[in-house]
Amino acid sequence: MGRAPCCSKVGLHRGPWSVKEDGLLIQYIQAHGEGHWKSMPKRAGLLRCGKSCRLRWMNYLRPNIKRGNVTPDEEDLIVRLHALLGNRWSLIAGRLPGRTDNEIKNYWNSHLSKKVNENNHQKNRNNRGIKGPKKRNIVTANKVRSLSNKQKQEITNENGETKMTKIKVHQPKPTRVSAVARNVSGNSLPRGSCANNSNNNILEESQTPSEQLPQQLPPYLLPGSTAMTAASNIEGVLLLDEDLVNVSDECYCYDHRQETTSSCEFLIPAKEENNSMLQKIFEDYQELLSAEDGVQMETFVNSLLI
DNA sequence: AACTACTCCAACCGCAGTCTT
DNA sequence: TAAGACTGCGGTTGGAGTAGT
Repeated sequence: MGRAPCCSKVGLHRGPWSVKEDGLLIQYIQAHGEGHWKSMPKRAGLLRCGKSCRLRWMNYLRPNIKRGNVTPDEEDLIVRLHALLGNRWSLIAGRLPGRTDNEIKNYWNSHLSKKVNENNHQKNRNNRGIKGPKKRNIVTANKVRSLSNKQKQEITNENGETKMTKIKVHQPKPTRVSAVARNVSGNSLPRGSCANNSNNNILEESQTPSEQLPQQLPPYLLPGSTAMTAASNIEGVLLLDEDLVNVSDECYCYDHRQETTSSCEFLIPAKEENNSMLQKIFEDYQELLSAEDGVQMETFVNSLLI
């Protein structure tokens, strides 16, 4: 497969965008729309590569982008979606209107990962009956980055082996979810139509007609975003067993009332009784399950993880 | 006030899926 | 069918800003 020429082409601007460049990009997209990123910079009069333009637009200039002030609700949702999906930032961002994958990724790396790690360590300590903080000689990735080259050498032993221990754990690279969508007639829709699409007629590319789910699904029950959305909106019902996530991405459900866990089966509706939307999501989802005998939560969630 | 350590986030990089010819 | 082009994604980095000493 061929690769697009890299941004490092001679003569192109790099680094932070100026107000003028932003203006040119906004002006061009307002007049001609998104897409054709490759040829856009030239036509817009920008000395940038298309990739850079796309990134700037998607992450910063697009209308309706929310910036900063992540609410506790959003934070909670991010944590739960991350437990469900791992580092699939674009999927997570798709469930948080106005938030970009880059912002969520940054927020996770700078705020939430630490918080979650601390919680997990605390849980583990509690489970093992260990009291008080356990000091460990850990150099985090962030700390290392802030060191000078000399300092970095100093934490490398004489054999050139690094002594530092990164606490960051890389999950296996996820398989990309198909960006191609089709309408009920089987005609392909533009890229990006799948995510967040409010068109209820969109079906997943890989589905054969016999596998197609009932049409006119509510948006949050669309293939490709369904299980995730349903799970994320039905607060407290769906959890992932942390260890199993790392091994097999297996899905578990947790019953808050009975405090029991069982595999991939809805047990109760949302704990927030006053949240009618959450209730409705759950009802719709159950309806879907009963309508489609073969459809189980497990395959539903797994369809996102494959 | 000066220096160092650390945090945060915009931007870049490279890979991989999909489209086009 | 193959190869190039395009696009989207997640990981990583650079450097400005802030906190601590």
